[in-house]
Amino acid sequence: MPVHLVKEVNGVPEVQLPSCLEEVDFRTLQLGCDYTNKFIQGTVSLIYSLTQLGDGTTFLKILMQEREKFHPEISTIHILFFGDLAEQCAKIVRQGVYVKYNTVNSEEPVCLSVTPKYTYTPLNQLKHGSIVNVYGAVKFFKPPYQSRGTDYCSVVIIMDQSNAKLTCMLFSVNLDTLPVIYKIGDIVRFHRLKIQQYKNEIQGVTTVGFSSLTFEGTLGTPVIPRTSSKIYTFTTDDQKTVEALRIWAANHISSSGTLIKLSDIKAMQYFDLTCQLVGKAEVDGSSVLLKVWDGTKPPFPSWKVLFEDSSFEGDAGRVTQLQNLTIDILVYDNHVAFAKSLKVGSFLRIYSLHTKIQTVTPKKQPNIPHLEFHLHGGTCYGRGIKVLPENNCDVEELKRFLDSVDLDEYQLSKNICDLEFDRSNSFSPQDFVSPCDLERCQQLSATVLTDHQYLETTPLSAILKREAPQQYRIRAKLRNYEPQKLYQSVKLHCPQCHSLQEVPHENDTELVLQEFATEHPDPKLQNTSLYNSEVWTTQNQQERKIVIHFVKNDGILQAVEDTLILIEGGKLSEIYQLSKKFKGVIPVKSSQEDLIVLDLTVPFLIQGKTWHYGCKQCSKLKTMQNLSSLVKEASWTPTCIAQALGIVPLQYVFVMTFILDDGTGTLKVYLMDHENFFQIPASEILNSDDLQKNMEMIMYMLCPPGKKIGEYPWLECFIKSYNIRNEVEQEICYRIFDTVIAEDLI
DNA sequence: GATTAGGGTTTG
Repeated sequence: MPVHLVKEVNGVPEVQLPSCLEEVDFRTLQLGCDYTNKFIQGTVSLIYSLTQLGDGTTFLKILMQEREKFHPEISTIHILFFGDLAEQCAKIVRQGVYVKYNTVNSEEPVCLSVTPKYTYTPLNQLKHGSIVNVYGAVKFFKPPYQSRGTDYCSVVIIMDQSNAKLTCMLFSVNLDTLPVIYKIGDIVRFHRLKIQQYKNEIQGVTTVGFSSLTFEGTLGTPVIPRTSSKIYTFTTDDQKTVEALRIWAANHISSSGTLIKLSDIKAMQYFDLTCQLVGKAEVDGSSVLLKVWDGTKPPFPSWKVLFEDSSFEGDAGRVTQLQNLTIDILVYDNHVAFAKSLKVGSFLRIYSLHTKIQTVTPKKQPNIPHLEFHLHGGTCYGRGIKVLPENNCDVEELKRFLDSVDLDEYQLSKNICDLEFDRSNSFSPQDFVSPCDLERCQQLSATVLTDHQYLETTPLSAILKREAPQQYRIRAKLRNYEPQKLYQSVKLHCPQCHSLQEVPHENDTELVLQEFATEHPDPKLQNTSLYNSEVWTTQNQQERKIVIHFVKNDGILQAVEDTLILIEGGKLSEIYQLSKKFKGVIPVKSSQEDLIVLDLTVPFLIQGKTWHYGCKQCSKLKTMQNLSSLVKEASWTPTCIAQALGIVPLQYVFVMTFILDDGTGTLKVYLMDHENFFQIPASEILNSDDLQKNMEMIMYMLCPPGKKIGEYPWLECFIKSYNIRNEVEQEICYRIFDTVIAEDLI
């Protein structure tokens, strides 16, 4: 027998190697030497196909890589097998197999192939050009999808205890060989991953013989590998590695916010939904409708997508039974084919599902907000669908939950069960008032008091008769409010002189910036102890010059995201782009002594999406070198920056008037709120569609159009009365305070 | 044998 297979368990051969054998390392091998009774060991990194030489002798060539622990550099040798030995070795030797090989010059050479013993490289020690085995916790993944080439593709980013990240590009003609990842935090083991360089970073790529195991990342669940491979090694060491990674991932990889129940969704967002498919229908060539549920009721009814009855697949009775709990998802483009193949009743996870609230509905349909659900085309953000197996721990939990749902609770009325399953009726007003909604409207307040709960409720009629100043607790309904266009309610308020002003329009800001852009930056004011400066010249724009001053922290430049920059001559769009990358941007201009802020009609600081303005009347401007007082703490908060620059910052506030009615009388009440009342920061709403939609939704709940005032929710509020004296007369005004919108409405 | 894609900019 020329070939001898020795099984090895946890590094100990079951058959003892002959004691006469002596190990030699690769680099001591020399031509012409006798290596009888010597052996080498290493990992098979490549196997060529078994072929025949011209004389008919069978021939096998393999590439063997020395164990890295002995030599930091990788050294490989070719090993050539002939005849029977070649044939037998071809059967035994697999890539990644760890081989002890009794070297040449023996009449009956012995190839001792032991069961694979894999070494795993920590992710911070990967070397460009090597083929490695790695473990990692999934930080991001794209479920496998058909690439434009010949293969399926899955992008997986993993991390391990070294805190290093590795982006892996996994390709395979066979879907089964790609890792079966269900969610962030899952643990993967990759064998034979090639490490290569791309854009100054290393990445892992599948190579011949790639294989993977995936484990549930949830602590305490059984460690069972998900794999299509019938043969794989899994030792107690592997078990320990997975368990250690689970603990690490639980503390270092956040998956919160992605897995959300339908009852928790907020207007306009992306999330991963675990659900059961109740029905599906082809809508048109580029989209498929999926009707799904997760046992919870969304805060607003789902839109109802129209489709041909003939294209519907599912149990119509079941759909009717669950109609208040199911949502309609439109699935587009590259996801369509897979969506069509889904079986009704199966459990799905839909990644990066987009929901948005629509308050404007098509003609002839009641103007009632509803939620749209889209799975857009493409694979950005891991968009896609995966079928979860019945034994998946999340599915098991979902099944238990679905079984426990009391469907009667969600029925509109007894009559609804008698209604025909009518899909042509896209909206019906009853859909939107379930008994529990009504109850809530009638019993509870849509607002919550944050203090003074000892006060008793005073009727509005009584308040109207009294002198100011006073404080009252009231219970009333919102009959009307102004402005109706909510963005018009955002103003700038000076806490010092109490003036209110409009938020400058973008176009005006752009004009002011353009005016200053024509001024010349002073080279004398560049590169000081406070900042390093760079001059950029724009192309094709009459060589416009932009100077960026990077503020240092104690003489040292910080990471981009921690750095405050000063900009001379930037356009609005450029400042906007820079504000996304840097900690903050201050538009400045050169003056005689130092850089100074521009006119206060433009923001003195842009941080992310928030534009900070200063009060023209109250500010006493100081120059940029005054920022050096903040440098040591690097406390680039708007308040600190404003203070250092002598600016009194303006506060963004919602200013609205509410007409409140409690049946005894009506009262005009002002709301001036920074972020407490709506739990939405006034400073961010102008730059956020999501927040605007959220606020629209809240106002819709408080003052639902098309309903009688009896159906409006009650608001419990604190108000204070105060006197306003103008030239002619004295007037009593009222203002809401210490009141917030109830959390379940937000 | 190379290609595929290479997260971060989602939107019917």
